[in-house]
Amino acid sequence: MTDLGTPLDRALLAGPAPAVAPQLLNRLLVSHIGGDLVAGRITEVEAYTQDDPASHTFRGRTARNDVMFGPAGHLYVYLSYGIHFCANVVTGEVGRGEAVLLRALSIEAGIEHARRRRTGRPDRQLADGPGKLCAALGIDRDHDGIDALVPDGALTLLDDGVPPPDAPRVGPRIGITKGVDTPWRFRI
DNA sequence: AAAGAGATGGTCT
DNA sequence: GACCATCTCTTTT
Repeated sequence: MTDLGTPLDRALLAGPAPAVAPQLLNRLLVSHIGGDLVAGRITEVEAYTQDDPASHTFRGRTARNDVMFGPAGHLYVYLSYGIHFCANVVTGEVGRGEAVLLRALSIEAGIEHARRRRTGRPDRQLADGPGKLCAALGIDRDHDGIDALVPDGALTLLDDGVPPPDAPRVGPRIGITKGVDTPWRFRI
């Protein structure tokens, strides 16, 4: 059991992704994958909604994006560019097809395991990108669809008492070719 | 410090 | 068969 905090309330995540995204900043993502505990504080996120040309759900429901249409608080994990995994927290009402991409973490616990998974990287670069944070925490396609709001799960989103920032940095999203002007990227 | 290109595989047209 | 919600290494300023 982690004494790091309590799982986030599902109702908090049931709102629209652009409203939920800044609420995820400063929360902890805890991994128990492979028997090792690694915890990171979320420092950067991006929102994706169904009527958003940059979203995987823009063209409707498919086998890959099915999880995004399910309950808030589950994780949508996919393979990016054939190489890296990216992890999202599903938000909104069931059937809406939206989520928040986790873009960066600062490692707060279990850093030795993160270093082992990211050998040769300085600590600052262990989880400063969506593919890097999945590598540091051991996240892969096995974790697509899991509920991140149950205690003692493989991956859990926790509130440890640190509030989200009053005024996060806001700007356009990164690495996309459509919807490039929508300011749905939030960071500390 | 910035810019460019290759790696690599699943998903969708 | 094209297109990516990326990362890393190499080359150039």
